[in-house]
Amino acid sequence: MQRHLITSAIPYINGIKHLGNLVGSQLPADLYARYQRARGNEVLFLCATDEHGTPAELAAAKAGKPVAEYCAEMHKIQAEIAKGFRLSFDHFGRSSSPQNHALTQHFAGRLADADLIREVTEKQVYSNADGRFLPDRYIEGTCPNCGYDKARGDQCENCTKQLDPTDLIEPRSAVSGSTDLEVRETKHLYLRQSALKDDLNAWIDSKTDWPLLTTSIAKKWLHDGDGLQDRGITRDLDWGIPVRRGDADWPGMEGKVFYVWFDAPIEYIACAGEWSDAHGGADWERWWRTDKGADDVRYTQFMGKDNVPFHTLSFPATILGSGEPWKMVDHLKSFNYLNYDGGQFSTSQGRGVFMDQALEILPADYWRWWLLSNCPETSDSEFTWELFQQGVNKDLADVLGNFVSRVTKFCRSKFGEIVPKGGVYGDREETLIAELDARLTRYAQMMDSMEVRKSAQELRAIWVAGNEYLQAAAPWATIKEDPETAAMQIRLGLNLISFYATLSAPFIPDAAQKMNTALQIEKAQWPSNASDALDSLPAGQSFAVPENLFAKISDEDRKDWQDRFAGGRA
RNA sequence: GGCGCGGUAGCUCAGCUGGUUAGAGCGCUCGACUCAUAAUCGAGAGGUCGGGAGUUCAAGUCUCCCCCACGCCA
Repeated sequence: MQRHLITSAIPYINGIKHLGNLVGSQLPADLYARYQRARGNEVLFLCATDEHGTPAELAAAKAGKPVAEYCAEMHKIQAEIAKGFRLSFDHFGRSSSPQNHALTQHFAGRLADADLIREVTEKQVYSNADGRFLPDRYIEGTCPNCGYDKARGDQCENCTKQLDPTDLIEPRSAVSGSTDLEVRETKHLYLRQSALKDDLNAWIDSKTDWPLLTTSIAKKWLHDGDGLQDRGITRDLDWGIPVRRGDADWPGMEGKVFYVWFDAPIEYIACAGEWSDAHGGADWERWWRTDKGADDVRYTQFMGKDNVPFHTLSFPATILGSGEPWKMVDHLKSFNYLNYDGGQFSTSQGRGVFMDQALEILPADYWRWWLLSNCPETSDSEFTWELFQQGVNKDLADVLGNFVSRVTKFCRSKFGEIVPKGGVYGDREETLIAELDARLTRYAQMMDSMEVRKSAQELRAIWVAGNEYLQAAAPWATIKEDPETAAMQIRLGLNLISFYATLSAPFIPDAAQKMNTALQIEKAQWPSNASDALDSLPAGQSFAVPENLFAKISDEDRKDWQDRFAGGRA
């Protein structure tokens, strides 16, 4: 039995994510986790919310709530929606957890001990009215270049000129609008990533099976310009993990917190601790410490391409620098972007379909199937309502749903709701079994290697094979001359439904459950071969004709949704 | 401006280290069937692989130049 540690990039706390976010990490991660469990492997699948940083503070302020309260509420909402999409996390944690506080401080202490942290004094704008330092982009003012009055401290959006906050004319706080600003000196910690450049390079070179997208991004950051830069890992904020050196105070760093990008990936580890605490103290270190049983774990991360640098460089630098035997990622599966109707999905502009809205319209399986079978694997891909409608109607309703319908209903009318006895497999059945064996093997290969689209393609072909068989065998004609053979044919059809349920479950868990329930299958076993799988339903066992598994999306619905989601989010 | 990823049938996309008539699904046309969610099955039409030059016995697949779209960065 293999052991799989699987993590999805952790979604930021300040709102509900859109379908592009979903298909870029959580959904494919769930597909893989469900598949590995179905194969009988031991899986720990973790995800969490990423809760620290200025955007969370501002979102909380906008909602008129203390940031801790806001984050707790949003975490609950995101967890609820994840459940709605059937994301099967073993634990959905929080980067603000006590476990992550302790672990982040621990890592910082280890890095300091290894002389991989240096202190840097820099100048930063302080807002007296807000009582806080302001990140550059939260300072607004008039652009000295073009006169635009909403230029930000890092850049003018109007003329795109790169700015320093002190360049702005009449600078003001974007948080409160106050002009009572001053420049103060402040001290920050930098992680000396540059010192780890060779180690990181060697580590990445050892990953020959990573997607081109992943390694090319990592290499670029590693070698571009002056090479890998040291990175500030602290901020002057209230909301975050207080800077401490392990268990000890860090003189001169009082009142500061770690930068969100330092503590967020550490939450992957801390989350296992949260999982353990939530499950009666299960041993989590056997998943994360190679000196405590994790040496046989295969660790796979899923994320969008924008997260790749942090996962290939910053986080590994933290782990390597600690000098401790933490499990490092084995395979890193990254995704491109899903576009919405010719443009980008955008959280800030409310463009596209958001996870809560999607579930209001249709059940999870519809989205899971379409998003996974069209996921942006090798290049950006496109969501349009026409493509979505076509894909769902054809694959789910016409090919799979209708297959289940025609087999069960034909059986009910000719033999009753019982798996019919009699007849033996002939050439046509053997041919089908041979085809399904080949496809089953290929499907497993594709799923093992996380080739999501190709897996979906293969699964679809497996569904189609059932319709081809039925069309050729024509039990509705056979039964007139040879009822025994017709019984065998329809029994095979029923077995195919069970076969489909098992293979399809990682993609469409709810529909798979309905199929199994209809056939009175309690616990599905992953088929070792098609021959046995298609001979597994005991003749004489009763079943129930299920409701249609999938309704078609009508043109009216499609147009309706097209209009409804054309503008920004209400 | 620099860098990155792409530009393959009407649409969405496959095509590893160059090798017979360039593939899939959808859509479209025609035919078959009638058990089923007017579903299914079969057949067919559709591409000078963004443009140009080069390397090679042989290039969608390598090299160079150009054009276009998108993304990131300064």
